Amino acid sequence: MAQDADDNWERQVRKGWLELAILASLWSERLYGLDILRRLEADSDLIVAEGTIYPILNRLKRDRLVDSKWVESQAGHPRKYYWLTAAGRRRTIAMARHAAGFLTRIQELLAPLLAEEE
Amino acid sequence: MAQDADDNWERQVRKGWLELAILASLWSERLYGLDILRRLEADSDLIVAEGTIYPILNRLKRDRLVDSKWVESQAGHPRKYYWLTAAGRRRTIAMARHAAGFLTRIQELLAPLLAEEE
DNA sequence: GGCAGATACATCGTATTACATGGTATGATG
DNA sequence: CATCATACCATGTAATACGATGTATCTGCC
Repeated sequence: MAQDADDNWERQVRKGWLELAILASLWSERLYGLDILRRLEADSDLIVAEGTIYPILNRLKRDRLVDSKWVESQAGHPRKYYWLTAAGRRRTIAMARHAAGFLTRIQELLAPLLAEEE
Repeated sequence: MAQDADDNWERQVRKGWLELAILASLWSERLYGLDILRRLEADSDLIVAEGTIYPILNRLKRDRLVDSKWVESQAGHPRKYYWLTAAGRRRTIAMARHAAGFLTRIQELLAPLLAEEE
């Protein structure tokens, strides 16, 4: 019960950030679905499920923030590569700015509390 | 439509953090419901609706992380004051640690992106 | 004493979300 | 052909924040 609550909290904290995390991971290169998951986990310790990322990618494409193309792979199985559109780059910057402000506020909120224990 | 998406994004970013924000605001003093809203807005620019905070406070009380007591006010209208229990303090620290780690990861993800523009 | 207004707490309904689960399609391997 | 791994996708569920609305209490005013 308490464990459930802990798990639930950790899940809730990540909600809403995945869209930005995915956009940010596409900032400097084209990637395909599963590759985005691996980058996020390797670079940022953000573990994302497959059932999570594809709906988000489809939503981003529907909103014209990313575009995609099927690419045949010599290692078998075609892959769908995604990249940011011009609108996507503008939006990513706007979201990042807003997010950075929010992060700072939360950190200030937590700072006195974390300073108390060592 | 684009404005809706922007508003929606900003809303989504905040989701899940309110529970921690409320606990953190009770770290050093007892407060009643509306007072918590005012503190969060004044100190952290976090605007929280009344319809949001009371369900969260009830949930926190149900989980024994906070306790509460009705107090008669000389300025009229009784108030329900909340404070952290021992379990609540432990949980707040655990959540703050976890959150701080997450914040750092997101900031690292956004750093190269934000550095590019000036 | 009655009545408006402010304060404070509470509840209900809705839209949105992440994610687990299961499924489909492709190509390599023996 | 059968099997296995890779990659993508669709459906259903539980949980969330929040707008709208309602209720109770006390003050101030005439």
